[in-house]
Amino acid sequence: MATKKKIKFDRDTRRIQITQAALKIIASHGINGLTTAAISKEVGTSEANLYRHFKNKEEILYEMVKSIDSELNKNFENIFKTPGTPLLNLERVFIRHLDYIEKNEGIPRLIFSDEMHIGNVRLREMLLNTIMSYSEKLESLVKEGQKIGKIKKDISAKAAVSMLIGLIQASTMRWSLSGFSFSLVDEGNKLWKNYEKCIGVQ
Amino acid sequence: MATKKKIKFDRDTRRIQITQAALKIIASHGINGLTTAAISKEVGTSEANLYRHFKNKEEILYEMVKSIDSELNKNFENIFKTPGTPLLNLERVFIRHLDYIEKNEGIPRLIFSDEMHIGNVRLREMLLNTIMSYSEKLESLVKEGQKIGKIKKDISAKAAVSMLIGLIQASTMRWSLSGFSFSLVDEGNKLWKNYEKCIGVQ
DNA sequence: ATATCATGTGAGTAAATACTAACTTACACA
DNA sequence: TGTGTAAGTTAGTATTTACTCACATGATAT
Repeated sequence: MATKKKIKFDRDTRRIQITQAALKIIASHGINGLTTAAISKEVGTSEANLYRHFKNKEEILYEMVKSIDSELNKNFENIFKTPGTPLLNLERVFIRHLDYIEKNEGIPRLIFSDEMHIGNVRLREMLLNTIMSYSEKLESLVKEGQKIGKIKKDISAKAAVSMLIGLIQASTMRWSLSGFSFSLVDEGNKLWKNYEKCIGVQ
Repeated sequence: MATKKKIKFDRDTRRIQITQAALKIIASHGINGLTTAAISKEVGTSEANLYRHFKNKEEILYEMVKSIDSELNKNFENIFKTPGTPLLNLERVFIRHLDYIEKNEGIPRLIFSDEMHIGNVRLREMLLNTIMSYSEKLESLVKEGQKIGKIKKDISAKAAVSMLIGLIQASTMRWSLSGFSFSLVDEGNKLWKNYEKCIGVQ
């Protein structure tokens, strides 16, 4: 009787497997469905083994936020690989952001979850930080647009960015409540045209 | 030894006490802190007694959403008690909405919670419904403003409303992540001025 | 006064949860 | 080939959770 030899994965591999499994679980069962039992089952290992790679459950969430942060930054940087005006670049960020969410339904659930907003100061501050620094990047795009006279100068860059991020959040909310029943990116394209008319110089 | 006689409350009173206690708990301890133990303690009764007035915990959430719905509608209707232009009325709804959230920190936590988005179709649809019908009311205000030439005609009313609700959501998110450290209404007043410049006819 | 019924309670339960202890196995390298 | 160690497992545990049951009591109408 040939008993199957089980391969072992190294720490880094397992950590990635675990966070990816976690995101998948949140997408389908919400943050409440994110139990150590569910994660280990999804990864195909034992609960106890999770603790070989993460100190506790909180560390898993922490790692997830870190990866979201780096993904958003990557998205932002990629935009400059092809030339474009500030307004075009802003549009690209907006659409890419929606595309990223659409492909990772767990993200909005994680972002809005209790775990991020209550109790755990470290997680909360990390997320706030991510959002703030992302906003600043968008603000610099808006200011560029204002400088070259393509975006209205009499509105504050901060407000313009709040409106854009607000559009993302409002769409995502309806998208989630509707059971992911429409395409976020399609919705975003329609919204962008209107947003552009609002902040653009006529 | 005079043993205190405990008064009994009728069903309606208790249901209100319970939902209000629940909202208070969510505000301070998040939706995860909303346990039957916590609610009964806050109300000053036994856990078992909760079940005399509500079928289960889900029914409590259901009642809370109902009350949010009616509060939003009340806010909206009150706006017309003093005369005003469509644009002024839109501003009033916006600020009142923020004021309502600011006074009820539990609401955003409830709205964004797993309980509203996952599993329970009845709750999810109810909330979606609330948001949709609220949006439609705002849309009618925008359309009025467009008709009398105070709001740009070349942007869709739907998009204008998405932007406004988005502003509420984005501000609320930062407000929550910052530990409720600034005034939502103050923030709203600043944002409104910019929003007005965006959608208004110059 | 007393019967009736809604309101209230203490004690409990089964299920789920994050995490641990003690033991085992694959693998890298001397 | 043997050894140290990181990775893996099984079988737990203490706690928390929503909810129930049998019993108790206050209000109300006759």
